[in-house]
Amino acid sequence: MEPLNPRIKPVRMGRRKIVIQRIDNVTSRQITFSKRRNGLLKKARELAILCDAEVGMIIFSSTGRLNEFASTWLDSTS
Amino acid sequence: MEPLNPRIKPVRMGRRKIVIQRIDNVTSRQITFSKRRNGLLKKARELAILCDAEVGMIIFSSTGRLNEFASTWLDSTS
DNA sequence: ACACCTATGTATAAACC
DNA sequence: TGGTTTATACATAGGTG
Repeated sequence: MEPLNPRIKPVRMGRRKIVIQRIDNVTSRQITFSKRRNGLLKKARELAILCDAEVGMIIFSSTGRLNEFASTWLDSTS
Repeated sequence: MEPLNPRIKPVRMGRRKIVIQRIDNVTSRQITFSKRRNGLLKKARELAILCDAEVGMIIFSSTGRLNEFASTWLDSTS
């Protein structure tokens, strides 16, 4: 490792372990919500395709915004 | 690597990359369904707790079996 | 609020029990 | 059918732009 020199940028911290409990900081909570919602929807899609299952999901964010996903039979676009 | 000797157990394959498409083999599909359904439900719970969100999910397996999850307001046990 | 980055934790495909 | 193990792929926290 290089010696700590204040003129040199600090190294990235990388990921930290978290505990599953409500995130108090509003900004962090919204960021985490956005990321994890996308991950959850992706996994729902994968489950539906891989396993030929029907999956429906509705998510209300803490601000009241609605997100939904349906693999097939509730999908009005099909 | 060791040479292939039939008297020696083959090494574990570990995980392989998969393509997201319907799993044809019924047994594999059911095993994958069981594992991924559990993973999906866990992530739904985490999202609800971490981000103070409301999440509802229903899953029908290809054999018609129903699984459901609701973080709060549809939960008759609360 | 969104996209990208990367170190690190988590999910999971195969195999075996 | 469900649990365990292990190697590897994937998700993601924290940071930056």
